[in-house]
Amino acid sequence: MQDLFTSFSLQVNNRVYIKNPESSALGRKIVESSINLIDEVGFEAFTFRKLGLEIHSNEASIYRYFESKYKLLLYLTSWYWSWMEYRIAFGLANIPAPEERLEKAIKLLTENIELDGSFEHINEYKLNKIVIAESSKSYMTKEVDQNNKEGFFAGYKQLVGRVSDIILEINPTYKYPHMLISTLIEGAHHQRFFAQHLPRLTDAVNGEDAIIEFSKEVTFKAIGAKWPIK
Amino acid sequence: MQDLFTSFSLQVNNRVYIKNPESSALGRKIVESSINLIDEVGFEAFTFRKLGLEIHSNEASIYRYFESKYKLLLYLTSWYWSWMEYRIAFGLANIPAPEERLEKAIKLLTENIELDGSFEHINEYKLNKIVIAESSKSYMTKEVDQNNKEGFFAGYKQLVGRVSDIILEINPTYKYPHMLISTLIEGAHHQRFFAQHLPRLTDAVNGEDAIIEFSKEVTFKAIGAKWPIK
DNA sequence: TCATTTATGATAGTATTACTATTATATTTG
DNA sequence: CAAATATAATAGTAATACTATCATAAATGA
Repeated sequence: MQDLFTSFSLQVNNRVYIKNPESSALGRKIVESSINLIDEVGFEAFTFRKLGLEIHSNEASIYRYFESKYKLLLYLTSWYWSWMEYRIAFGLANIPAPEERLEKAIKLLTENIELDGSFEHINEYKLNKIVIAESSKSYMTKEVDQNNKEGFFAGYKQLVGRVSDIILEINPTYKYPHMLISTLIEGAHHQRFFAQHLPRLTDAVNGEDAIIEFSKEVTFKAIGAKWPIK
Repeated sequence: MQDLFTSFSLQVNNRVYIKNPESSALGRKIVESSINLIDEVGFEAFTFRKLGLEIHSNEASIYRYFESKYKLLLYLTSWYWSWMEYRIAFGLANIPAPEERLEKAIKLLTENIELDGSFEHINEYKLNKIVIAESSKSYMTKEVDQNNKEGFFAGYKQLVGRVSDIILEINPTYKYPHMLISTLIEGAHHQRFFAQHLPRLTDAVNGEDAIIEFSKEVTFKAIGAKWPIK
C-alpha cells in the first residue's frame, strides 16, 4: 500500500483548521505529536503549551493551525473517519455479494487497529485509541449543532450511510439501518474500552475477537439475514 | 409512589463525595442546581463558581461537598444508575416470564425519561439528558482504573449484570449478554442524542419510539428468542 | 442556657489554562 | 535580492480549579 499510494492524502473539512497542517513540516509535526501526547496524557490534560514544548515549537505557532484543542480533536477524528471510508472502499472492492461486503465492512469498522504505516505522520494504532476514548468529546458538546452545520461530521455520517446502503441491499425493508450501524460502531469502541478498563461490562472469549464476532452476529440476525453466511 | 416512599433515598458510593449532599439543605441545593446548570450550559462550561452564584452560596462551600466537578458528575451518574436499578426492580416485580421481564427492562433502560417527581431535589428528566450527553466524560478519563478500583461504577456494572442474568435465563448459551446490554444502553443514549442533533445517524419512524423498538428487536433476535413475544 | 462544635460565608491568593498581541527573526518565493 | 510569509520569543489577560484563612451563624449537648 505504501508504495502505490505514497502521495495519497485524505480529505478533511477545511473549516476545522486555520491553516492546513498537511501543508508544512510544522503542521505535520503538530498532528503527529498531538496523537502521541493525547494518547499519553488524555484529552483533558492535553494543552497546546505542552504540545509546543514537546515539539520544541511555540504555543502561538500551533494556534496558527488550529483555533483550539477541540478543533484539533475534530481534525483527528475527521481524518480517522475519512481513513476508515478509504479502508472500506478498498476492502470491499470486487466483492459482489452484499452479505460478504457487509461482513467485511463490519470487521473493518470494529476490529482492533494496528499500526499500518501508510501515512508518515499518523500512527493509526494510537489514533484509534484516541477515537475510542476521546471522540465522543468532539460531538457531545453544546456546539454540536453549529459544528454539524459547518459539516464537521460529514465523513462519519457518510460512512454510516454507505454501510447502511449495503444493509438495504440485503434487506430493503429493514427499518433501522442507520441506528444499527452507528450503534455498532460506537458500541465496538465502547467495548474495546471496557475490555481494558471495566471488564465486567463485556464478555471476553478466548481465541476469538469477541467484539467483531458479536457485532457481525447482531447485525445479520437483526436484519434477518442468514448467519453465519455459509 | 411519592406517598409510599417519601423517605426513600438511593445509595451512592460514599467515596464520590466529601460530605453527603443528602445530609443538608445546602447539599441538596447543590445537587438540584448542578443538574439545572449542567443541563443548561454543558459540563465543560459548568464551574463551581457559577453554581455558587446560582444558589447564592459560596464556591468554597461547594468544595466541602465535592472534590471537583468530575466527582459531582460521578455522583449524579451513580445516582442515576441506582435509580434505574430501583425502577427496574419495581417494574419487573411479579412478572414471571423472563421474556416479558427482559422486554420491560429494555423499555425502562432505553425509553425517554420524564419528570417523575419522586425525589424533591432531582429532576429525572434533566438528569437523563445529562447522563446521555455527559456521562461518558465520567469514565472516559485517565483516572478510570483508579475510579473503578474505588467502586465508582459499581451501580452501572450491577445493573448490566442483572439484565444479563435475565438473558441467560432465556438462553443460557448466549455468549455475549453483557456486551449486548451495555451496547444497547449506551447505544440508546447515543441514538437519543443523534435524533436531536445528528439525525442522519438514526432512523426516525412516525408514531412509535423507534429507539425502544429497535433495542428490543435487536436483543430478542440476537439471543435467538421469539420476537415479537406474542 | 451557655459553651462548643460544626456548617457556611466572605475574601484572598496561586498555578494553570486558553487564549491574543506584538515584535523579532528565519525561510521561501518571485 | 526584495518582499512576502512562517515561525519563534515574549508578554499579557481573563477565567478556571482549586486552597487557605478567618469571621459568623446555626445546631447540639451537658
